Amino acid sequence: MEGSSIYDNSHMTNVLLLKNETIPSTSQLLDSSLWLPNSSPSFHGSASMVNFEENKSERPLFTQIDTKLENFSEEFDGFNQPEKKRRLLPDQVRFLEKSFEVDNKLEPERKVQLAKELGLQPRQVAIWFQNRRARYKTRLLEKEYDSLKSSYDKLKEDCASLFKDNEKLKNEVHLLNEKLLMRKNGNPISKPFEPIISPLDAQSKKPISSSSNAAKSDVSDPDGSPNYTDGNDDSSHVFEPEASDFSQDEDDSLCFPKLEVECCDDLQPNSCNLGFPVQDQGTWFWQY
DNA sequence: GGCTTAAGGGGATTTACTTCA
DNA sequence: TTTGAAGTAAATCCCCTTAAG
Repeated sequence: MEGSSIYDNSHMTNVLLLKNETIPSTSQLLDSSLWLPNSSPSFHGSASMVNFEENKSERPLFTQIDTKLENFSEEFDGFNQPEKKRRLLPDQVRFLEKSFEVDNKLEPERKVQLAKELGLQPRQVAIWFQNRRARYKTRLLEKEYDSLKSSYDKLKEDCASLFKDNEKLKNEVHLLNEKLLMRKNGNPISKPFEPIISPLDAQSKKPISSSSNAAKSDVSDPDGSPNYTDGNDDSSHVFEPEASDFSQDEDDSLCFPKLEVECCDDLQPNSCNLGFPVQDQGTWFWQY
């Protein structure tokens, strides 16, 4: 069979043993035959990319190439068929994956040794690592996108909720202000005050914050009497309206983006940033 | 037909080596 | 003879693309 002929050599022995053995651990990989003990440190190229017959005499850079590597490359001359693309065997992929876990960058010596172990050309190993890095990066980006999207959705939810709360509070302030003016003008309140409650408010009648609770309790009191405690009319300073208090009312349409910006400056742990600094979230999964 | 993946090719960068003033 | 800058070639990377399985 044509396909089996490629791997039908002694170099596959170690690789095929993986079928019946457990995948070597990281340390085993590092300590085992993945590394060339006698390889020359001055080796800078791969057999598949360099024509050694031409270059050896001209460039001293390539004068110390391992002769075993040359023999190994020559073994492919007889049956290497570049026109046919073949998938790597599962065992080969498994071995490469393990090696990738150790280090996703490929040193020349390691490339040659891996090629030897797997019965592949060094160039094939290099290409596999390149493609593998690309796949890794793609998956990483997908993960990061999902994370950012969920954060964005949560932020959007929170901002919408805050916007509603803001509208509700403004409504309450407005009603209280009206009530206060009536008191100042000497017009007694003839009937219990009926605050205008939006459908949204009707759905959620729970307190928003401590400060809003104070205002809410004042308005939503069933008997309509304000909780000014001692009945001192001079307590009106509590709700003394100032022009600055309603500055946001003038540009309600700008309220949303304004909220968005400001809420990032003082985020609470339970808010949309999940308690992490904003600048840190973008790099959660980026360890590439 | 769509998906995965081996492989090709181009551009950028790094590194080792050579040449020359 | 030594030295540093400039030039060159090879290797490798990433990115995009193609095509086989």
